[in-house]
Amino acid sequence: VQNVTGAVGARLDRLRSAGHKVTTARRAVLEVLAQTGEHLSADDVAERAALRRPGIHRATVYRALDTLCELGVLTHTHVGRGATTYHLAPDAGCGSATGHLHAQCSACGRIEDLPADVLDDVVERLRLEQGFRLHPEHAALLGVCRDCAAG
Amino acid sequence: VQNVTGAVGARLDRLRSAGHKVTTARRAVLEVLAQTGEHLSADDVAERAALRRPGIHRATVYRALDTLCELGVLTHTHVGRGATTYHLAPDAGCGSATGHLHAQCSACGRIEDLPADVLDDVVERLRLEQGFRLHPEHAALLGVCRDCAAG
DNA sequence: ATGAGTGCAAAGTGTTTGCAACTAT
DNA sequence: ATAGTTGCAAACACTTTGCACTCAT
Repeated sequence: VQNVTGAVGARLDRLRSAGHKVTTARRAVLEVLAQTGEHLSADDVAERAALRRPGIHRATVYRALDTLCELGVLTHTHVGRGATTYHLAPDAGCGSATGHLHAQCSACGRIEDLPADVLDDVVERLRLEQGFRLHPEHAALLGVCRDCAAG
Repeated sequence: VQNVTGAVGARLDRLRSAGHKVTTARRAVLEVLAQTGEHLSADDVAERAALRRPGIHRATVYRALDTLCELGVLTHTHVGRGATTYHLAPDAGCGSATGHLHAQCSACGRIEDLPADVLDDVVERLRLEQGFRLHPEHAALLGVCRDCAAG
């Protein structure tokens, strides 16, 4: 799939130009994330990356995710209960990934995407009233999803 | 301090009337939380409870916190990075604790209280648009606090 | 007396780290 | 050549659990 290749390539370039090495481990991690629409934990990524690059170590995946996040080509979201999830950063240059917020259902654990703008007013208010720079994508909100509320 | 005693007493009553036993461990946990204005992790609580009831075990504190949360006399908040924090539930009957949301600074780790109403509009919007019942107190938001942004 | 609660030790997640061997540049 | 990366094993922080014993009721 061309989109995927492009998204990965652009991000690998960014790695290289930041003075990092392009390794098969990092490539595998990026490919995994470029190919899924899901929210993957580091362990999920490790598992899938191992299909492409047998023998890849969990610690390596954690380190790769870390580096890629620092470079801004990936983002991570902390979810209340459970592991941090990773995705491609919604980088203008690379396309493919779209910005959004996350909400987790405390009942079933599923993570839902929310429109990117739902917290815009809150960001503004906190900035003005408390001088707090809110990063609303960085932590998942918690609640109960429609299905669990109904069921 | 009378407020503290009252808040603890009312909550112990609730334990009893729910068919649970009132133990020194549970009393100690409630006292610790009634006495502080801070956001305490289970370990913090355990440490302080040990001053009142030497020998109290961490696992017991975790279990006590769990039970008390289920009864609704305590609440807990998941913070992106680090341990869950606990506080007295802002129960009308007991006074003393006030409802509020939490935001954590990703730089210094400190947790700030936010006005309880900052997410009211968001709660409403998500309920209407996605059928998602948001519990905004249940997860801390992340961002950078005024001090860290300035410094 | 009896079942809920406790202490303990052990395991279970999710994540990080020190170090020696390796590899992309 | 050499600095950045990797694998491994071990440790880490936070939390849960199985079991025998104890205590509030």
